[in-house]
Amino acid sequence: MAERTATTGRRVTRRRARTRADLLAAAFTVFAAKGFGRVPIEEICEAAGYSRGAFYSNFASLDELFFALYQERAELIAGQVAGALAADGPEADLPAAADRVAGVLLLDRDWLLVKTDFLVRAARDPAVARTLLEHRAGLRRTVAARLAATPGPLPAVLGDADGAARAVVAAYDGVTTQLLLDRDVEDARRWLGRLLTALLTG
Amino acid sequence: MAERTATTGRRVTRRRARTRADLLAAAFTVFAAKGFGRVPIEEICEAAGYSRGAFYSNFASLDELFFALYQERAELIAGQVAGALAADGPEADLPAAADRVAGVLLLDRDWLLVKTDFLVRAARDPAVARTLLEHRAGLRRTVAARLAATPGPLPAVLGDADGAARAVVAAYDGVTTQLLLDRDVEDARRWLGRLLTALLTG
DNA sequence: TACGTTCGATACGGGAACGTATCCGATGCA
DNA sequence: TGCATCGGATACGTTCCCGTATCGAACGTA
Repeated sequence: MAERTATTGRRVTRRRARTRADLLAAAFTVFAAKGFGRVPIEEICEAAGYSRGAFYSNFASLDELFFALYQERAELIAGQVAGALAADGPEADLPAAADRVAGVLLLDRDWLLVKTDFLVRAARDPAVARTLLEHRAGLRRTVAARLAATPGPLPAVLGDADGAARAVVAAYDGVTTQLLLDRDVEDARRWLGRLLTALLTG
Repeated sequence: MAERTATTGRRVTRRRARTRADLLAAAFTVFAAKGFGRVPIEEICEAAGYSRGAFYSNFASLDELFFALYQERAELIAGQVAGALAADGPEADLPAAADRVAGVLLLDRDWLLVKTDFLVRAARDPAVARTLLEHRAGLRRTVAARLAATPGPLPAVLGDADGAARAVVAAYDGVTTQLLLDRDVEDARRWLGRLLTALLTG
């Protein structure tokens, strides 16, 4: 064992990898519950069952952990979305695929909360914003590809498939905002469906 | 002079009202720049030209100030939106009215930032969420009334005028999210227009 | 103008969280 | 199994920020 990090060339034991993963997992829960910026480092360590020493051994700051956490989860979600969209052949009906994607994106409230925290941060820091924009661009491309593979014309107002994909993302963002407030997942799914049909079958 | 507060019955001098207003104004700028939760009380006081004593004389906590700030601005915005929607007769074209509303809602980046901070807070605190939901309900009613007064049918998927209003709000929220990241106001206005026509002329 | 009240500045003590330095047990390799 | 290295715990000093208590000046009123 003992792989080496690309940057430092330091050996990374399994123990270390486990600790890092534990800290990230604990941080996810704690951030979701309290919000980034209201969480002292020690609280994450407690939740993970480690001391602050372990934290500083793995991360330089809370910011760094938060960033790593977002990246990790964002990639996870991106994969799930791609899977949900590709599950059936491109000829199958869009509503079913949209419903599966909604299941992935709307059901995990903790992720919505963390993602919104990240948005707030990105809104004030262009470097962070770039990361989030890239992630969103990836999702948009996935959606656009699926839309392009679907028979039937798209509304002219939205432009090409990429434009339509952008509209889809906007609808998702809009529904998410309301969901964060009223916590009514079923209502959110229902409305996302309505918005999408209104947008795409115009 | 010397009006009295409803709660304490204490006299409120002009000086006090001015101080309070100054603190709120300074807080708005500072919160927008740094984000709530990253701002020590002292920083707001400095920006307003007062000491911490003035702050504690007017507010019990940062939370209280933040809450008051949101209420104040939200009412301001609500009034502006109502004005923008009512500026012409109900028979005039919707796109123009929508454009005026977009001007009110999308142009003030500082407000978008503070509002998003408030959303993050509300997402974790039902009591705060209620306030935000009420504010949104007010806006939705305003929009619904305008839509109901407009000739022409609405898309059946969205239901009645209130349903359509909800779709409008969702579109606005979606566009806002993107705007916070790319800071492209013109693009946001363009897309909001496209989304609204796609939604309402389905 | 004089007096009582209110407002905001200043000074103080306390607590929370930070980041570092050091040490010991765990781990991986020969 | 023995050894060198690594990882995490503990202890420490520091910094930052909070909230309160006190005091003088500003204000409104009579």
